[in-house]
Order: sequence, then C-alpha cells, then structure tokens
Amino acid sequence: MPTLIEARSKPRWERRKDARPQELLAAALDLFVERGYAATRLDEVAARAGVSKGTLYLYFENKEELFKAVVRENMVPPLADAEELINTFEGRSSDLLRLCIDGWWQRIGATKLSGISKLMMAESGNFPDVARFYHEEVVSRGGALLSRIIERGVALDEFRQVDTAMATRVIIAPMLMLTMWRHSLHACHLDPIDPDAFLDCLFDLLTRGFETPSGRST
Amino acid sequence: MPTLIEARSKPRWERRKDARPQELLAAALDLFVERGYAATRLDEVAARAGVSKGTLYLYFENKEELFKAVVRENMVPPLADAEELINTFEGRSSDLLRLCIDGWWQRIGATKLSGISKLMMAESGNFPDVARFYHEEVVSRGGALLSRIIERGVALDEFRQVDTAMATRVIIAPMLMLTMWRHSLHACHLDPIDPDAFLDCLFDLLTRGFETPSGRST
DNA sequence: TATATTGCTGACCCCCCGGTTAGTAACGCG
DNA sequence: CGCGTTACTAACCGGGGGGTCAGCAATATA
Repeated sequence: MPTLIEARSKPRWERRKDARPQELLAAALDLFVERGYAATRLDEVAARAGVSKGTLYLYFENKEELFKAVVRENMVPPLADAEELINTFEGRSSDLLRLCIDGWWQRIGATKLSGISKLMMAESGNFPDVARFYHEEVVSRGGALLSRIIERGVALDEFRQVDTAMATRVIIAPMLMLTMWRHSLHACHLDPIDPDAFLDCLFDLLTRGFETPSGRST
Repeated sequence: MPTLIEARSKPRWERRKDARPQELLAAALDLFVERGYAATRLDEVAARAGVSKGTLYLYFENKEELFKAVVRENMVPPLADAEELINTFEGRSSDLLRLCIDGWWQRIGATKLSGISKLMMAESGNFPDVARFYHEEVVSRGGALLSRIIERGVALDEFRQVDTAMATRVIIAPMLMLTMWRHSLHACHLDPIDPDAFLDCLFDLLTRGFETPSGRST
C-alpha cells in the first residue's frame, strides 16, 4: 500500500509521448523474434514497453502496421547504408562483396534482427500481405544490391560472366541457412555452428568461384 | 431435402473404424504442411477427413499426439529404410551417400513431407515438447545415419579423415536450405530454384571434398 | 423385426487474443 | 491553485479454436 508521499513522488504512470514509439518498437522486435509473428501477443508487447495495450493502439494502427514499423526501423537502414556504400565505393568488387557480407553479419546476422528473416521464412505463407511488404521492402532491395555488386565485378572484368540472378541466390542462400540454423536447431540444444568460420568458408568459395584469373591479385 | 429412398440408400454417416486413422493422418499432414503447426485447426483436419472434430479425438489424444503420429507415419519409415540400406549395402561409400541423398529427395524433399521439416524449423521454439520428440525421432536418427556413412567411408579409406559431426552438418544444411527455399521464398512467387541441379552441385562438392585420392575411381 | 453395441455427431465450455472505448489522471498553462 | 487538454488505463467485446460429452444412429446379432 503506497504512502501519500510515495503516491505523490511516483505517479501511477507518466506522459511520455515521444519515447513511447521507440520503446514499443523495441519491445515488439524482441517478442516477434522470440515467438514469431502470429504467436506474439500485443498485450505482452505493451507490457514489456511499460504501457497498456490501449496505448499501443494510440501509436500503431494494428499488429500488421506495428510489424511493418519494426521492419522499417531495423531492417531498412542497413540496406540503405549498403546502397550508399555501393554508390561511393572505389576498389575491388570482391572487397566490396566482403564488406557487404560482413556488414550484414554484424548488423543483422549476428543480432536479434536475424530473427526477423527467420520469422518471414517461417510465416510468410500465412500472412501474404506482410510477406508482400517484406519482399518489396527487404528481399528485392537486398537482391538488387547483390546483383549490382556482381554486375560491377563483371563490368570491371574482376568477375567471370555469371548468371547474375543465380549468383545472387548462391550468395543469399547460405546466409539464410546460417540464420535458420542459429534460430531453430541451434536454439534447440543442437551442436552449434561457428558463424565466422562458416562465413570465411563461404566467402572463400565465392571469390574462387567468381573471380577471373586477371582479377586475382595478392 | 432428401427423399425417403435417398435417406435409406445414403446414411448420414458410416462406421469405418479402421479407415479413420489413416484418413485423419492424411488430412492432418496436408494441413500441417499448408498452415504450420499452430495455425492448423483440428476442426478443419476433421472436416477434410470427412468426420467431425469429436471423431478425431476418438482416435488421437490431442493435437500434439496427432502431429507425432503424422511424423511417425511419414518421416520415420524412410529413415528406417535408409538404416536398413546402410546395414546391407556393399559398394563405394560415395555411391551409398548418393543413394541416401537421392532417396531423401524423392521420398521427402520433393514431396509435401518436406513441409514437416520446414514446420519444425519454423515453430520448434514455440513447442519445446514437439521439438524434443522430433529431434529424438528424426533429427538425431538422420544425423546418426549420415555419420555412419561418413565413418564407413573413412574406415574403408574412401574418404579423407574428416570431422564427422562437421561433415554431417555440411551435408544436412544445404538440404534443409533447399527445403526452406522451396517452402517460403519459392512459395511466395520468388524466382524458383532447380532442385536437381542444386543437388547435383551439392553432391559434386561433397565427393570432391571428401574423397581421398585413392578413393577416386573412374 | 427387436435389441444391444458402439462409431459418430454437434452443441457446448472456456480461455485467449486482436481490437475498441469510456473514463481517469498527469501535466501545461493562466 | 484551478482548469482544460490529452496521454493513458482498464474493462470490455466478439470471434476463434482446443478439448469434452450426452445422445443418436448405423450396424451386428438373433
């Protein structure tokens, strides 16, 4: 039972209009990654952000818009940065590719954000609207990004002439696989995989596979 | 409005005690693969099997036991056959490996059964009991199976001395990846992947990676 | 045709969760 | 200090789905 003083010094709740959205987005990210899209309860998101469910609906239209906001807040900026990097980068295309793969790993793959990729692979079938949004906002942009790197390498005669679409898939697939591995099997007490060794191996395979003889230096 | 004759010739329902379990399992497999574990409604499973939900509960204790039965009915027999094959096979270990990979593709990977693998990767985190069952019944048995092939190859000096656990993961991972690809991205109108070409490529990589010089013939 | 057996139905219970809203309390301002 | 604005809460609604069960109707038997 709160004393009068406590009641005065600590109001039951505070008005913090500007901080709420970020706090709600952070809580939503955590829970979407932990439980998946369908299994995430908006009550729980609100509770973790320290507000009631009604407040959540003051800042986000509904569950789907909340999820979209999480994606826009977290997944899109790294993509934009990578696009900027490609536009300004000067140097070997294989180095640019390595930069992008490492950047993906540090900013997405190794963080809880990778859970969003897993979530979409797992549940896209049940939520076609969300899947379409995610495809437009993340998948197609990421694919285009890799395609540009490969085309750059081919244009500069650093890479062999490869089927760009196929090569893009070859690069993305192991990264997605690493993500799934960490979020499903690994999370369920199976023997862990060493991500750094895995990515080194992947990059080694890719450069050997793509580089032209003239492109190899060192 | 049924006439008297129709009512006599076509009873509202029939007693078919022995056929029900198989029909329910088939319906359950379809829906688990289509929608996932959590999103599958038992009402719908029963309806697709041509019975009411109550009947389903006459043959299966609850949702979890129904799912376990689906796994036992569909995933375990191919594993048992593969174990039998390994026990009796005489020939090169690389041929045995190819047989098992092709067998997996024909009996699981290319069929709706691959949806069960995808389902477990997607939802194991939310259903730890189911995950434990699946791990014991399928994952660990499948892993042991591959390990035995590799150890056989090493013992017969056909394969290099490799880390068996790592090699097992290297083999399984691309197969799981192919599965996920087909069930998420591919299912959502993204550019398709050619599974046969993919598996050829995978097997080529594996044999080149594993074989000892002395093990290479032809 | 009469009776016993039992496979099957469908209505029901109850909790859960996305979404809504009437009302309340924190805060800015005069 | 008092008053108006509004950020926030708590209770609520409705639909959905796992699981249950009393009763019925299809068959076996005679």
